[in-house]
Amino acid sequence: MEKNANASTRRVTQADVARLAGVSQATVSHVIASLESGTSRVSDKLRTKVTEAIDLTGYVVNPIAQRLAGGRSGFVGVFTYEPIFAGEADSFYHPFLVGVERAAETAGWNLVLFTGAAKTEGRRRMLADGARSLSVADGCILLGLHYDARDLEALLNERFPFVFIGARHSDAGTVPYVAPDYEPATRDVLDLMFAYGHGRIGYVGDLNPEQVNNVRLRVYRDVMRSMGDQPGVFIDSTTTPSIVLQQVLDNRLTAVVTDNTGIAGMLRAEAQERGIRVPEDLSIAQLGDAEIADEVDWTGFHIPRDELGFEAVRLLAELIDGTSSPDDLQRLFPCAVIDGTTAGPAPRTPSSETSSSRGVEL
Amino acid sequence: MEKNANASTRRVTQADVARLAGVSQATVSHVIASLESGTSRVSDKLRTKVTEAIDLTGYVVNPIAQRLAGGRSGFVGVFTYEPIFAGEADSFYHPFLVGVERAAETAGWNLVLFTGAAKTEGRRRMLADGARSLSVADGCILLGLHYDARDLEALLNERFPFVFIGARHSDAGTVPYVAPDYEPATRDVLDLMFAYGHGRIGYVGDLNPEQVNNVRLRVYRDVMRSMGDQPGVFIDSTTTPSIVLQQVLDNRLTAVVTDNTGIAGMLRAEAQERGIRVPEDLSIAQLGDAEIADEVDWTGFHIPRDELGFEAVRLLAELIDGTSSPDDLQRLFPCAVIDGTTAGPAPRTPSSETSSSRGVEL
DNA sequence: CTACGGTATTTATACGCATTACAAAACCGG
DNA sequence: CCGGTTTTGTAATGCGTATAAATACCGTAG
Repeated sequence: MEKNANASTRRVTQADVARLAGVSQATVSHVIASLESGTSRVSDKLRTKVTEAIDLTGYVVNPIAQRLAGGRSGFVGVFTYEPIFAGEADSFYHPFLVGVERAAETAGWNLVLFTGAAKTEGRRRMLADGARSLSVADGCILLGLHYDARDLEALLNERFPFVFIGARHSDAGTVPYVAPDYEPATRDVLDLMFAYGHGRIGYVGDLNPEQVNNVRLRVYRDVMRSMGDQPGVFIDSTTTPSIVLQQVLDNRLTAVVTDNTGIAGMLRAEAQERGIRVPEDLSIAQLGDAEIADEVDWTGFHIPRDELGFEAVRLLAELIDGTSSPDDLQRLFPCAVIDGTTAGPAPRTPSSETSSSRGVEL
Repeated sequence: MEKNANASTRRVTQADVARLAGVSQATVSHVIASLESGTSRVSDKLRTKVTEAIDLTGYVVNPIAQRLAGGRSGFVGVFTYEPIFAGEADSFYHPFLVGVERAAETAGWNLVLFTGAAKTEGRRRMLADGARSLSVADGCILLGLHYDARDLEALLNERFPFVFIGARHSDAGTVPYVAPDYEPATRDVLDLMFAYGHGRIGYVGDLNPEQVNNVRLRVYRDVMRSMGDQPGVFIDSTTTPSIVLQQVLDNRLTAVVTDNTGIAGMLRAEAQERGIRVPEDLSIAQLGDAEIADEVDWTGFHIPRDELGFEAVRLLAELIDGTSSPDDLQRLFPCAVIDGTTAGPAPRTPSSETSSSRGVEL
C-alpha cells in the first residue's frame, strides 16, 4: 500500500545522522544525551561532527522510540473522569489546567488528554482501556470530582508516577497529591464569623460521610464543639433551597457556611425572595470560592487552582526524576480568606421569623 | 536503579499472553488485530484461547510499541500557536475544542496537546521542536490565528496527516481544512442590510491584504460594486474606536459590517457615548459572532465552532484511513445569519450629524 | 617496551508490537 | 489419491532509540 522505504518521505533517524557523520548510531545517541544532560561521554571532536550532521539533516528525535527504549517521552498524561472542554464540567477543570499547561510549557512537556478512555455510565475509566494509553506518558495528572478506588490501587501497584489534584487516599499506599489546605482556611472563615458576632452558625452541605470534602465538615464540627454556643447544625444540601432555608430559620441561625458554590447561590436567591437580606439578616460564607468569576463578592476563601495545577506538575516531575522524598508526597496549599459582602455583623436578635415577616432592621 | 526485570511491576506483554495460551506472539498480535478490524486471520479455537489468556492476564496493548511498529497509536495531536487554556486566547480556542474532544471521544482517540513546543517571540513553533513530538500522533489538528507557512510546507512534504481549522493555503500543495463558509454568509448579512434599506454600508476591519479573513473583505467589495450606491467604504480598524466612528460619520454611513467582534463592541460603545443610537441611527453587523456569550444580541452570522472542531477530526480520520478523496480536502460549513438587535431599518436621512447633535428620531 | 588503567567508541541487544514470508495443514474437485 | 488452492500458524525481521557490554585507543608507569 504505502512504501515506507520511499526515501523522500521517511524521517531522518539517528542511523542516518551516524552514517553522515561517519560514526555509529550509539554515538549519536550519546551525543544527544550529553547535549541534554550536560554530562559528556563523548569527545569534543565527535560531538561537533555529530551536531553538524544533525543540523544538516534536520534530525529530530522520535519520542516514541525513546520511550520504548526505556527513556522519557516528554509527555504528561492528564486524566479527567469527565470531558474537559464540554459541558458544565468545563468551568471546573479549566482553572487547574491553566496551571498545568503553564508548568508543562515551562518544562517543555506535552500534554496527553485521555479522551479516548472507555466509559461506564458516562464516566471515563482509567484502567481496562485508559491504562492502555498510559504507557506513552512519563507520568500522569489525575483530576476530577469522581474517581475509582481500584484505579488508584492499580496505579500505585504499577508504580506509575502520578499526582492527584485534590486529596485522595488508598489502602494500597501513599497517594501523591496537591490539594487546598482546607483545615486552616475553614477555621479562618469560622473565626471571621465569630468575629462578626455570630454564634449560631450552620453547615450546609453534602452530609454523606464518604464525601471527599469531609475535612471542612470535620473542622466545622470541631470548631463548633469548642467555640460555639451549640454543637453545630448540619443541614443536608441535597434537598431544595426552600427546605434548606426553612431549616436555617427553624434553627434560628444567623450565619451558614457551605461547601458548595451552587448551594450558596441558590440559598442566597431563595433568601432574597423571602425578603431576608444577605448579609444583614443572614450571613452566608462559602468554604471555597467559585470556579469562574461571579458577580457576587462571596465571603469565603480562595482556592488557588492555578497554583495547584502548576504544583501538581512540579510534584510529578519530582516523582519521575525520583527526587521526591517519600514523606513529602501530599502537599497542601494555603487558601486566603475572602472577607466579601455576603457575610457581616450578626443581627441583634436571631432571624427566627417566619417567611412572612421581615428581618430585623439594623 | 530500577529493576525492570522485577516481574511484579512489569506490564504484561503479548509474549506473556502467548506463553500462557501456548501460541506465538505473532498469533496474539493477529488475534488483537482481528478483534478490532473484524477480519479473521486466525481460527476460532485459537482466538478464544488467546482472548481467555488476555482476560486472565489483564493485558492491554502498548500504543507506543504499536506506533513504532508502524501501526496506529490512537493519538491525535492538537497544535495551537498560543496557550490553549491560559490568557485571552482561551475563549478563542475553547469552542472548537469542545467539538474536537467530542469527536475524539466518539472515535476512542486520545488528544495530544503540544504545549512543549519551542517558542519564538512567545509563539509556539511546530517544527524544529514541535515536529519532534508529532510522530506519536496518527494525525494532527492545527488551530490558531497565526501560523507559519514553513510549518505548513514541511507538513505537506512529510505527508503527515493534518487538518487546519480555518482556511489556509500553501504552494506546496492542497492544505486540508475545515472552515466557515464566509462567502454566502457575508452576502446574506449584506443582503439583510440592504433589506433594511441601507445603501451606505461601510467595512470596518483589518485592511491588510495578507489577512486570512480577506474572503469577507472581497465579498463585501464585490457586493458593493454590484449592488451598492457607491463602491464601498473601507475603514481601518487598527486605529482607535473614536477615529473609526468619525470616519463612519464623515462618510455618512448608516450601517457598517465588521470582521471582528472586539471592534464591533468598541464601536458600539463609542457610538452610544456620543449619543448615536444603535441601531436607530447606526446599524452594526458582525461578519461572524462572539466566541463567548455576549449580553448583546449582535446581528451577524453564527460560526459553528463546535461543528468545525468535530468535522476537523472526522476529516483527519479520513486522511489517516486514506479514504478521503483528493478533491474534498477543503470543507466549508454554512453559517446561519443572526438577525439581532444591532441592525435595523436605515434612518430616513443619513446620520451625518456631528457628535454634538442627536440622531434622527423615527 | 610492555602492561595497565582509564576513556572513547562501537557492537549487541532489548523495548513491544506489526507484518511479511513461509511452512504446514486443511480442503477440494476430479 | 493427487495436484492445486485456501486457511492457519510461526519464525524472522524491522521500527528508532537507549544502554550494557565489549573493544579500541591512548597515555603512562613499571
